[in-house]
Amino acid sequence: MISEKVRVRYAPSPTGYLHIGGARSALFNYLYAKKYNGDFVFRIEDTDIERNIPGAEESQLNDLIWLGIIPDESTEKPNPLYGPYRQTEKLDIYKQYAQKLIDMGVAYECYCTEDELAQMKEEQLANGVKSFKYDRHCLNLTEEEKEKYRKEGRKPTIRIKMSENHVFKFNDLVRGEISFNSNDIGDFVIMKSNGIPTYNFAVVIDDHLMKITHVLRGEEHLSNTPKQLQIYEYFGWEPPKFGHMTIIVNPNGKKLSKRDHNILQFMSQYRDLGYVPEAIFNFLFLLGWTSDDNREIFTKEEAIQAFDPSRLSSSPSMFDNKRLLWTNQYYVKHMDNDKYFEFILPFVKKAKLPKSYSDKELKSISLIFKNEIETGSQITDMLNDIFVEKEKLNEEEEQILNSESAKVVIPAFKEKLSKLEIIDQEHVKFLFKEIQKETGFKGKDLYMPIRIKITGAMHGIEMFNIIDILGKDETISRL
RNA sequence: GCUCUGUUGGAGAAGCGGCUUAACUCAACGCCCUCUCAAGGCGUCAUUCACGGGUUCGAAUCCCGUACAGAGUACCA
Repeated sequence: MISEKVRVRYAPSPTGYLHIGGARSALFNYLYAKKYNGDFVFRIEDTDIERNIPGAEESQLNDLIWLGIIPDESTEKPNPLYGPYRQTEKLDIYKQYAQKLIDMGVAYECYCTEDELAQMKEEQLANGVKSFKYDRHCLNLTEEEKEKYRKEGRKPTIRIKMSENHVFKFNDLVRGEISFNSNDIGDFVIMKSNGIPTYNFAVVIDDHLMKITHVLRGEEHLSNTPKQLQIYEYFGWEPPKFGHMTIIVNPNGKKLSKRDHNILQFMSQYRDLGYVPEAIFNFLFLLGWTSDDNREIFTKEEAIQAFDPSRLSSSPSMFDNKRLLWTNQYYVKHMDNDKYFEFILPFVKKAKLPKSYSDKELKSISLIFKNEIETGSQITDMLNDIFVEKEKLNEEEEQILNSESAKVVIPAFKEKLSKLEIIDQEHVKFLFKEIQKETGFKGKDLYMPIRIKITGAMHGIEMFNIIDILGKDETISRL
């Protein structure tokens, strides 16, 4: 057999923006494709027309690209051999394949209504049947019976007929051998009454038509796999290799849900807060995957090189925000300065600057914070802490301002500063030394009163830098 | 309930039958540096791998049970 080109996909439903779980799925599929010189396909599974939201598809794609996960084929960059890339655009294709299954006698029209189905479920439950399976009420309907239902205005769904006592076995890329018995699975719907395929049917058709070779997806799809394998089997198609990744859980041990507000869910939120895409890439990469050589920091290329799906964890991973912060801080700290400026300047400009600074000044201000911040937006807050004068001091701060040293040190500093020609780190530093020599106050006694007087707080970046940023006039006006 | 999948420290985890008195990273804590906050440096943090049996000369590692957790059980994906 000729070795096929690896083709993988990320196939979100456009019911929301790109979130952490989706990004991680996409990431691992992307890595797999690139590792084996394959193609990464972006396709849209929009069969749930009620829940689709406008803009979701676009943002999914853009955020993916922002992360550096760049599709080889997508809704924007289709390959005519494999399109369309939106399921709603190929409805008649699914219809044809569903009809084929009916003709083969392995699928059938079902005229049961949702209410009837719900009632059936209830009855089974009451009779002690714990797991609900469709009772095949419509399996052998005659043409007359169907006609009668149709006259009542019923629109049929199409259900697939599961084989009897058949074991579906497959070798999961991350979990090893897994098997399911077909008896545990009821005849499920493949075409809804509105003529739109269900997920389990559409993926199979799409993956086959798009020649997808490997599917890395969330654990929640594990129990869908036998359903899909049944369809592959009926068509006589070779299924792709599946790998089921563990889900990501929140600190309470529950699967991350889009409604979970304790954790930021969407890539756009992280971008707005000043997270670096490479850092998120790296963080996501190590969430449920580890290298065999203890490395923690990977460039995209290194990740592609190192990736091996069999090292994917099979137990759930908890999303640890502190770890993400650390990773982001690492990336900020290690950026080269030009890239750093590009990244940080928008956040600097968001601060309430007391005067207008030249680009050069803004850059030197930014640099002061390079080792200080975890995320971009933190620089805005830190600058505002300096610029926006605090109206009320706490007791301890008042005390320091009323201390013996304060009474000596502050006037001395003010006087010397007003005479100083050049305000830069070196000169201001020297000035502090002089005061120390003349007044005898040093360390805390020297710096704290001035710090509190200027910034209204006991904490912050180095004094020299604060004065440098504020400038001579502004500093003196605060003394 | 049923089906499937898991369970190593606060978190991510390594470990794949003897090299493990359980690596590495984050967090936390302590010390150093220091005007403070960070950053940086140094150090501390599981005698034990959910529990109970078994296999073996030897088990965190293999097998079986139990407990717990998660996912699925839709005309959602």
